[in-house]
Amino acid sequence: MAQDKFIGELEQMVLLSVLQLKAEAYGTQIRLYLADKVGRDLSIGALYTTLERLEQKGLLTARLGEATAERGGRAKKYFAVTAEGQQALNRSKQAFDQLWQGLALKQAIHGALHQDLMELHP
Amino acid sequence: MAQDKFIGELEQMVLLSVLQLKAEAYGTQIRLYLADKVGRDLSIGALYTTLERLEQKGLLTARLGEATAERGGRAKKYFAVTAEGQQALNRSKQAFDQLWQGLALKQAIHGALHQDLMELHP
DNA sequence: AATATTGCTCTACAAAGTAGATTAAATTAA
DNA sequence: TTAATTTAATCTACTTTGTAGAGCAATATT
Repeated sequence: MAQDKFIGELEQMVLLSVLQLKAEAYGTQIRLYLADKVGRDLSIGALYTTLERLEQKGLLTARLGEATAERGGRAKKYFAVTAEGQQALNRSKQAFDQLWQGLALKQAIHGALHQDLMELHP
Repeated sequence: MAQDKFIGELEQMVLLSVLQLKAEAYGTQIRLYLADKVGRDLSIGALYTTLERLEQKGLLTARLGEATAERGGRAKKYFAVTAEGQQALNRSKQAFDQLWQGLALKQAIHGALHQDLMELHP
């Protein structure tokens, strides 16, 4: 690895989903969450390989759910973000916040202007 | 491609650098910019392959600098972000803003608390 | 036992990220 | 006027991330 400092774009999204889902962070929920929140439709394989790799890197931990749940089906695998995972996220966020500096506003203005123009010339 | 909706993490950074550098957006400057601003040290190859791919995807355009500049060395290749490129960036930003909702604050509080504790127990 | 349900594992491939030696084009020094 | 020097881009080969979906496992229901 070159930098060991930045993580992939999907990896970031998965980590954030796990944080958001807290106690309910397991495969199917994560998949639904990303689809609902940001329209990111992951295949089952795409999700689980990413989870697995995050675990290997020490950015996530996993534990199997209680074997005897009041429902059919296999046990859930719950994930949690480690301190390292949190740090990796923070670094990425800081970097992007920095890189967006001064651009977000322009974008907002541009958007607003565009809307105004559309109202004038629909 | 699965989604055609999200771009890579480095791709985002490079696009943002090009926006920030405006008229001075060419290889060496982009490389310096990312190193200075966010500590991302790219090898030459890493940068140029990314630029090339972004161009192929239509997210960047390139033009060769004037052949006769007042200096030694080869002509610069200047890059600019296309409308598509801007859109791709916006989509990514929206997604991450959404995913960070509610977490950034906690993080800030945690950070502040940590600092306070350090002041109490240095 | 057979079936339904839920959720994870596995295999294989495509796209993005990485490295650095090499080449190119111009300027300056010998 | 050829040999350094400088600046910057191309090329090749490889690693890591992202992607897909069929298949398997474990439990509950009939």
